[in-house]
Amino acid sequence: MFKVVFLAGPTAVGKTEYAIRLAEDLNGEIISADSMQIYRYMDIGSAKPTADERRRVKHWLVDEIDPKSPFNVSSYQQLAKKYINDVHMRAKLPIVCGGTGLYFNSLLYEMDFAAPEGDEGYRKKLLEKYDTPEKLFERLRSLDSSAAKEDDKNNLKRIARYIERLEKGEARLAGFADIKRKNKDYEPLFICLCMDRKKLYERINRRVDMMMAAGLPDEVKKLREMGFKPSDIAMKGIGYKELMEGRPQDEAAEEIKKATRHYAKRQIIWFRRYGDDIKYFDVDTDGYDKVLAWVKEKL
RNA sequence: GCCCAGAUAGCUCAGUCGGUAGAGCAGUAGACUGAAAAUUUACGUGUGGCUGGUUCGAUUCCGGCUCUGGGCA
Repeated sequence: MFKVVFLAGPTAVGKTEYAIRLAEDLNGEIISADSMQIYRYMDIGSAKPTADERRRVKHWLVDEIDPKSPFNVSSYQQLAKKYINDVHMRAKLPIVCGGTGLYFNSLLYEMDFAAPEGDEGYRKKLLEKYDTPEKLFERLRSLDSSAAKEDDKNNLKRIARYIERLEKGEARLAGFADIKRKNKDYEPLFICLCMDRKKLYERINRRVDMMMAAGLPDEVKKLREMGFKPSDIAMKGIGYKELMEGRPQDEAAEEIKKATRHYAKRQIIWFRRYGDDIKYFDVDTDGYDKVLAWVKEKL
């Protein structure tokens, strides 16, 4: 069991900068927990650390996957665990930094992705067989009533996946009762950066304008020329999907701002679930020095 | 100056044959085990522009005023 810094927070709050400074001050390396920065060619829209920043501190899991190749939490978990161990073995401090909540879960908890891998064809057939949300939901209830939660009644994607797992042999779905079984490999120093909501939303709006000015439309154009289509999963990323649709730039920019604000809000809500396991720092009222001091104290 | 249309939730608008009003978006709170920047659940009271009149009762009908579009001069 060794110490690992986990640095979370909503998009645009300033995680990248804090992570880099921590890595410099504490002899660390950064393992990204970001589902978009992991893809190559998607630089501006995913707000990747700059080449200069990556020269200052070694980053893992940034720019590592081709947007064409399939990637998911399970793959992330494998790779991230490997890198965390590598960094630790070299006597450096692993700093996991990003905004993808599920990826954090895959490291913080004993999430087991062993058995049935997702089979899109299988799920498609389920959706044909149970062709209304009600029927699909009923099927899930008959297999595992505790898994059939009201919040998911119209969440076809998720219900289909749950049914798939149950039909393929899982007696009941893990993850409802025992998701809180903590991973014993690491002792997490879990930080969440926060900021006044209004300020964050304004920051997001400004950042989107900067991305547009920095050439996001061209980046998307290149991706299209490389053969990527709106249906590709990596192209569902905010900023990419809106521009892939080919709408006027100013209109797309507004949509991107809105989607990013919604995303930030979902992240904030996600991180709340960790309760007392997470230490909050307000970037405006606390600042970097308090974060550094807190980590030093815990190390 | 005249004519027409409009003025209702933060925004765009609907509706009420007269019984004080509801959608979408925005916003807020949640859910979350192979797409997760994904997917999904819940939450809607506002001086109905102002002011007179008719009426048991007006946001609704009538008059005046103000403002905003558009047209004519």
